[in-house]
Amino acid sequence: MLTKKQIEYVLETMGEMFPNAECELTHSNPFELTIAVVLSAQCTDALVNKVTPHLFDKYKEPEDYIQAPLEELEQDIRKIGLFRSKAKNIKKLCQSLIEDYGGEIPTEKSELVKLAGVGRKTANVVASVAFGEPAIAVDTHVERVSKRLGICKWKDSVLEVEKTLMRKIPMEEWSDTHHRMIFFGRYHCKAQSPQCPECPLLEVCREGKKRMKKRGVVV
DNA sequence: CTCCCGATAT
DNA sequence: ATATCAGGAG
Repeated sequence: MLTKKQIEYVLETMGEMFPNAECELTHSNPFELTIAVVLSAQCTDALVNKVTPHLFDKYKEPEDYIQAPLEELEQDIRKIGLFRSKAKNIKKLCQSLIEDYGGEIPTEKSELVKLAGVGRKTANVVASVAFGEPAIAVDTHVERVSKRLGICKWKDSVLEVEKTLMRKIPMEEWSDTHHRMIFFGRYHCKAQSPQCPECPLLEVCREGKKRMKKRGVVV
């Protein structure tokens, strides 16, 4: 496991690698962001961004999603995959926005998770990106990077990863850390082909050193 | 734990 | 051609 000092170094290095890391989902208000994050479940942000320009042009308010026939909404988001469940969730989500939240996205995580299609990860993204709340959304990238580096244990659940990160990282750095780890995971420490040989974190990375050894490279 | 599903990397 | 990617609901 990495020490606090090592984690500091890791975050600093990621910051140097990706100084402009931020949410990559196209959106112009909390409502659009929420829809985009719901769509992004089990799907890349890049793909979501291909669908949302048309979607946000056509559906401005919760009412617009409610009024559209389900089949039409499904077709509008079909490229995303899992489109039937997501279309249903979005309709439900908009319904409760109107009924329970005055048509606005709630700012509290505890309220966000009550919305259809919004789980812990999505709630954290919305709270953090839309409302500036300190949060670390543990998506697949954050989880993979944390585990490969040795910030947490391999068998930790997503929730345990989140708790560990919150424990080991000062709160004012949660938001930046979250985005840096996502960029690091998405563009460098990739799921299929991690760029270990060129990684500036190789010397502190548990998994990286193991992979190098496997290939007979001395690090 | 299984189902939901299309896009993209290999 | 097919393995892998990417969260939440039931």
